[in-house]
Amino acid sequence: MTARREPNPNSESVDNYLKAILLLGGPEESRVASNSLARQLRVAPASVTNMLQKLAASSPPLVVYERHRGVLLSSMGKKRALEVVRHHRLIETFLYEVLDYPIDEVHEEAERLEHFISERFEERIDAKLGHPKIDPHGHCIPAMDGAMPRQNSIVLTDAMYEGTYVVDSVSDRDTRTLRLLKESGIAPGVRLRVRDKPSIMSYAVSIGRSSRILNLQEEAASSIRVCALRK
Amino acid sequence: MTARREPNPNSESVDNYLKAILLLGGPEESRVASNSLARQLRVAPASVTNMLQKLAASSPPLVVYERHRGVLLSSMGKKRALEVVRHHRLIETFLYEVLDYPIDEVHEEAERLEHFISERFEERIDAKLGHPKIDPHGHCIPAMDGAMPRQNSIVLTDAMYEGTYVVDSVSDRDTRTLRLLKESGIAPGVRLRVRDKPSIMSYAVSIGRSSRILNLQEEAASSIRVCALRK
DNA sequence: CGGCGTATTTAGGTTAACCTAAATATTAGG
DNA sequence: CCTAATATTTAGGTTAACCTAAATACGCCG
Repeated sequence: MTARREPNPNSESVDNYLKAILLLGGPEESRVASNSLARQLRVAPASVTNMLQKLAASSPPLVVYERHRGVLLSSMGKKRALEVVRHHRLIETFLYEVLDYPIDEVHEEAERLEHFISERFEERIDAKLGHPKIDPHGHCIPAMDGAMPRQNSIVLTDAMYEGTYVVDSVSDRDTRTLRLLKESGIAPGVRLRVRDKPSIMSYAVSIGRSSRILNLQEEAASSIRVCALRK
Repeated sequence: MTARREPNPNSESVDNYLKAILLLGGPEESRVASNSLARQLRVAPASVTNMLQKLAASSPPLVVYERHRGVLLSSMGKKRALEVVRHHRLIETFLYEVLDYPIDEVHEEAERLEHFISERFEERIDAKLGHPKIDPHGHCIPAMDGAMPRQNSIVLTDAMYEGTYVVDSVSDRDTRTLRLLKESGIAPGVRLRVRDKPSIMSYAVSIGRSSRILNLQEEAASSIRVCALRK
């Protein structure tokens, strides 16, 4: 008779897989390939296959998975993924607003803590912050029931035409880029005028009311989402 | 050529062993037996032996260990253990003071989070709380350099004689006891008069200025530390 | 001082999450 | 429609932290 401790379905690793599937599936929640998961999670493709088989076999299943055809979140998986995203974004907001973290340090800390806070902790920081709807990067915070308003912003690199936009959000993936954007004064809510596209990898913009022209590299531009300013 | 990821010496498990050795070694930092570690950590004795061998073999060694003769913390091990205790107690204070946790819920949350917060997080909550010296249970918070004042309180069950005391601290190990003490109004700083010892397992005390007599069971009394009130 | 009970260690096994290398399935181009 | 490139899976191995059962050391008591 083997002791058989209940396998822990709430592990950090499982959370990260679910979060990655949510992210890569995009708003249409399309199938996600093992390969892109492997890249996202910096893990060997074989490890992904293994984990997906486990997630699909658990009860209740956390993903829907057919070999060679990619993976989808089940309703349970989606629920958990959104919970983790909610944790992440609440923690980021908390670190920024209450603990005065610099904007470029909140992501890393939240990435660790998101897996370990209790429901009570979540509820308390949510209350303390006045039930915020967006985090300091401009990303919306899923409601407790998982509801999340549809996103109508576009990535700056897709804003082909010259024109005026408002920054909706910035990606929190890369600390260096985040620091650059902070120094340039680019943050959610800031007005951004696209002036020119001097080269294939570069975008000329001006920020706020300033007439100074700033050259954004592909890397930076692709981490900014904007909404067209209808005037 | 095996990939050989650097073995992680900062794991949750290692932290817990170090913390347990610190606790069980007491103020004299005496040798700790595998068996008592096993009981404290709710783990099989064989697992303890294994871990101690690993901790002693790591570089720098975290413990000093000779088989059959118990274990001591090395200076590195003690440093880390105190760091974890500092984390734990700062987090408890933070949950209590800033997030309005009920006193009996802070321990469990701190027990999880203590392993995962960064130096920055530690520094920020410490600052936010005004560099507190004691946590909400009355336990002192080790300084950043590990310094911790010597404890001169005694356990209530050792306060043989009738007399007046001031509550120094309460143990946070058992949630139920903690709730009981809260309801009785027993908290650090409260005056406590020992009236009588009606039976081997029971202590009659009165609390604050009240003349009402309360009967504390062994369980509760042993979780209270007091200082004699010199008058 | 020798034996016995307890404490401790050794030996061998499990599980989760990763890995590499080899096998196989899918898809896209000629 | 077949093949080559790519994506995915299978097979087999590693590590950390646990486990049980069996062997061994310690220390106390008669």
